[in-house]
Amino acid sequence: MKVSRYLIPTLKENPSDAVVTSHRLMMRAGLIRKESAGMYSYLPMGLKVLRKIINIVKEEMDRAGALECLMPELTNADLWKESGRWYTMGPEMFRIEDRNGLEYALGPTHEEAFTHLVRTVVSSYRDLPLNLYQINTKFRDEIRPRFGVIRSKEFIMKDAYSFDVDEKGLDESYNAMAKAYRRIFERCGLETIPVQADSGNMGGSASEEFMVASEIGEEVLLLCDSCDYRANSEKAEYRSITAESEPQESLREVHTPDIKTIDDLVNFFNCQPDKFFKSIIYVYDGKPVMVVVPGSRDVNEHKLKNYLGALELELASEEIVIKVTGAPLGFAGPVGLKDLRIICDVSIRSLCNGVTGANKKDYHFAGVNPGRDFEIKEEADITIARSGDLCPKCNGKMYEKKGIEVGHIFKLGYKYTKAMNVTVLDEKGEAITPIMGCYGIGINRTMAAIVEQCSDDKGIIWPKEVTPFHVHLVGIAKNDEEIRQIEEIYDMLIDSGIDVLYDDRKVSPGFKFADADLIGIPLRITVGKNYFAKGEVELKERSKAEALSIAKNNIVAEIKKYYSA
RNA sequence: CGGGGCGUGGCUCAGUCCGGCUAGAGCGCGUGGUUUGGGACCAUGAGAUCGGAGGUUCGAAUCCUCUCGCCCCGACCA
Repeated sequence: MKVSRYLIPTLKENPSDAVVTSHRLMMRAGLIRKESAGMYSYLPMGLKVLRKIINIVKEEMDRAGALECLMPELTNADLWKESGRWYTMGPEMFRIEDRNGLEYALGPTHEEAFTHLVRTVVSSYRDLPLNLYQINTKFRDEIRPRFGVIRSKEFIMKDAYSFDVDEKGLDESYNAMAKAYRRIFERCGLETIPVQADSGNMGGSASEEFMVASEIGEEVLLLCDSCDYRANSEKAEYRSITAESEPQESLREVHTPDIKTIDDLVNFFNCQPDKFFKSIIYVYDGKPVMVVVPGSRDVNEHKLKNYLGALELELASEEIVIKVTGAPLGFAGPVGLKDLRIICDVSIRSLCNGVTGANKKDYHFAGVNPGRDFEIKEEADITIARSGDLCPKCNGKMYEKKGIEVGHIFKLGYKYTKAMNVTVLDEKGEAITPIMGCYGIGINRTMAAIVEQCSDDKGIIWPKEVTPFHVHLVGIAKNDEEIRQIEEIYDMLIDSGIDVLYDDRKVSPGFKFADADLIGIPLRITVGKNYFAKGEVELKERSKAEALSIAKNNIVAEIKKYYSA
């Protein structure tokens, strides 16, 4: 491909609305253009990369035995009503009506669609296992699109759904995907960190997220420094430290006018935040519940939701807080509350002589001791782990890292097959419900993550398997005869089956080199004065500083060597 | 949704506070010429309803009101 006939609108300056590396470089290298917030066009070279990623995903999915399908983007509301998600999905689902008033959703995910498909085509255990996937556009009305292509309203996703007769089968399907994912990301040139993740309220037993470590990541990971424990903060457990015991003080009421927050309390009582029984009222599935955690800790709503087995969980409004505690916000506590379900974090038991709200405006209790002053009826790990916490596996220290989630696999269970009434007959002729797994990869986001991870201050450095072209041929010619000689090399490369981008523009060499660095094709061949004088071309790897002088006859072999290594 | 910021040739920005003449610069683009191994140079040229609507004024990119779009932070831990 000749640059003069291609479309690579590179930008010398950073676009003003691109703030992260991948977004900036993808814009500047002429791969994408923004159409609107959270919506991007892919230009020819950007599309080429996207397709390479897609092909890797396809090859590995196929190798793992999954079958590609293509589902409609427009999904009938009835399907969503059947699973209940029409009502629980909320505003992130784009909903539309046709001219007759029939309701549809622009698919944000396709569990229902695939479950429905399977139910119409599968009837015997002999038809299973089945793992169906597609690579298709998803629509989500994101609360806030950001970071270019990393969080957008419209994106391409590979989503796969496995159906097995039993849990053992699901284990196999799941493990096959876990393996395929590792191969996919490795081939994409990405270093991913597989972490344990929360599988939501699907009743799923296993879930793994594939994260790319990055400062701009929107997920927080906890990694152990001495073993292989790594988990999403939504899921991460930690070993709580038992507080030192001290002689029990007596319970006393303290006047705390307008002292509501933990910070206020720390100042007022002049002690550590962990001396406070932070008491928070939530509403789960319409019912109020109080959770009690150490003052310095945050409630992990995912853990709490899982513990409660709740479909919905939200902080209680002030109204409800007043109703169940008798006091305005800021003065709730477990002491003396009889009719409210109270869940204590596992670390509460060992806190002594603490402080908590007195359920009375402007009053707190001090000298509070669990067991004596309030009963611990329910105990669970419901707080967010953080840097410095002890690893639940080995007692090592954990540290935090931010990551971009590029893939997620998890055991779904029976949620959809049950809700949508999918059955097959087993060997005995009895109806059984298949069990599902679900496996996603964000394609655009994977591309952004690659750029995020594989770039320097000059531009992108594409990994071998996803580079838009194999070689960037830079010609520096002073006359027609020299152009002819460069084109000889260009033709030779094409004839050897090498995908070459030939910069034939009439611009200065520096301009071409700068563009080549920006675009990031891993190999660059420069044909200029050394070739016309000595028959030598320059071969340079984008990732290295020094170049190699080689003869024309060795070019093809060198390129093939690079790509087969 | 709450807070903050920004909309001026294709791109990056100045001008706006304190209203005043044909709205500027750099980059990019067209033409002619000189250049050619790390974003060349000279000459010349095209290109802007100053996001949109309404208002104030003799006069609005600039002031006021409304509106649209975009970016960033946050989104309830008492």
